[in-house]
Amino acid sequence: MSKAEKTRQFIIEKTAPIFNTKGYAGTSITDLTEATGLTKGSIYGNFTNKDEVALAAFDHNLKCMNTAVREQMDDQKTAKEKLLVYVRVYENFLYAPFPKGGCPILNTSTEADDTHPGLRQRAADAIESWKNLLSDIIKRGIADKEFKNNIEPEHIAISLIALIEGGIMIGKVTGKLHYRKAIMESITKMIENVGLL
Amino acid sequence: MSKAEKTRQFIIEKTAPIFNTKGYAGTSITDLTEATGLTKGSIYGNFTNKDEVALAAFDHNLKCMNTAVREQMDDQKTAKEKLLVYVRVYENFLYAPFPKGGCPILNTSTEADDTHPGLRQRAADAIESWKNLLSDIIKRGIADKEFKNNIEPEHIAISLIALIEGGIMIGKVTGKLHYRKAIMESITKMIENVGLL
DNA sequence: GCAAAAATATACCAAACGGTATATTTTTGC
DNA sequence: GCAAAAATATACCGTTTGGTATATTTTTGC
Repeated sequence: MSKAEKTRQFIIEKTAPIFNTKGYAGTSITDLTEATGLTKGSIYGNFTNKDEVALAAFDHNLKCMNTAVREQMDDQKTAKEKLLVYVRVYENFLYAPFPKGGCPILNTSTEADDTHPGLRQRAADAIESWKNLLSDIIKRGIADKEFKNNIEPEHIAISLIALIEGGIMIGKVTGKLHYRKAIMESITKMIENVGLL
Repeated sequence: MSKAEKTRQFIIEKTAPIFNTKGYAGTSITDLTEATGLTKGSIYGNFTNKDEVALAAFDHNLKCMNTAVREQMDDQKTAKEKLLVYVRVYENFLYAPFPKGGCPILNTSTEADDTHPGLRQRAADAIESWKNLLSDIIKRGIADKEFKNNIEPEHIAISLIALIEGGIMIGKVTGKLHYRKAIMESITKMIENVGLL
């Protein structure tokens, strides 16, 4: 790992939380230099422009989030238990290693959908692969006779994501713990309903 | 209605869609003058600063959205039918009179939760009163023996909102019709499950 | 219709914006 | 350890930012 590669990674790690809290439009180059302690020259020596930093930051935040989930998911054996990992992770999503600023998919989607095609695509792709991950878990659950077979894995997967993301949004903006708790209960129920043979 | 009041309303109506698509940080005063055809002097003669326009724009977008829902809701008689109005409205949320840029609660929540206390509070209040509206409908449904009475109206209400908002986010950023359709199906199911006596 | 008041336009401000050219320092490979 | 190359810092660019002071126009109440 060369010096430049290390610096690039350093910039990404230091600025990713800023992009995730203040958004793309709300983050200035000065924010980046202050967060890193580096100068503009150093930032622009490692990235061609603000866009490239933002895209790399999104990727980093997404990876960070996925790591948090997959780590716990690998510990689970049944499909149902794997799905329920999201309840635990998102119930405590304010704590590390969840990205500061909340879910980057949610934040990036709502800011970029009408304004920034590059970021919009990244967020859309993230949802797509998340849906595929959940679909595969549900399909395996069906194959293992854990779930009934008259369900549509993709429908349940995308609805679960909607419920989780909506829950994060509501929990964060209202700050009300019992809202998040109520929604997490609904997620649990939705998962348990899949399991009803 | 004085000339100033008319101009103020005119500014709000013309700029509300911009704040809802580009966000608070992404919208400049020049955007406002271009959208209205007015000058800075006129904008600042009717509002003290950008914040005040943004707050008024949010209120307007929210009202616009609520009007769209309540109009259709008044036509319905049963609690279940009233809840199902959301499925119809949000299934077609790309069309008028839904605010351009999507759900202002979703957009404002995700941008403002960490950055703009005034807008954050507005979004949180909107969710609170939306939850109360749904709660009341569900409670009336219970009183009318339409719904079973061993349910928690507030839990269902807030979860419905989460599912709707998550659905809007996913539908808009991915642009995939079948995703929105699948989620709307889940909302329908959630509402119908409330009704199971 | 006319003066006072209110609303709007013009012209300007300092600060911050994203970005770049160049100078200086620090890695790198030999 | 030394020169070439790469990485970082400095100093600057024109533009845009949110906001204001003041001039001009337009409403308003009589």
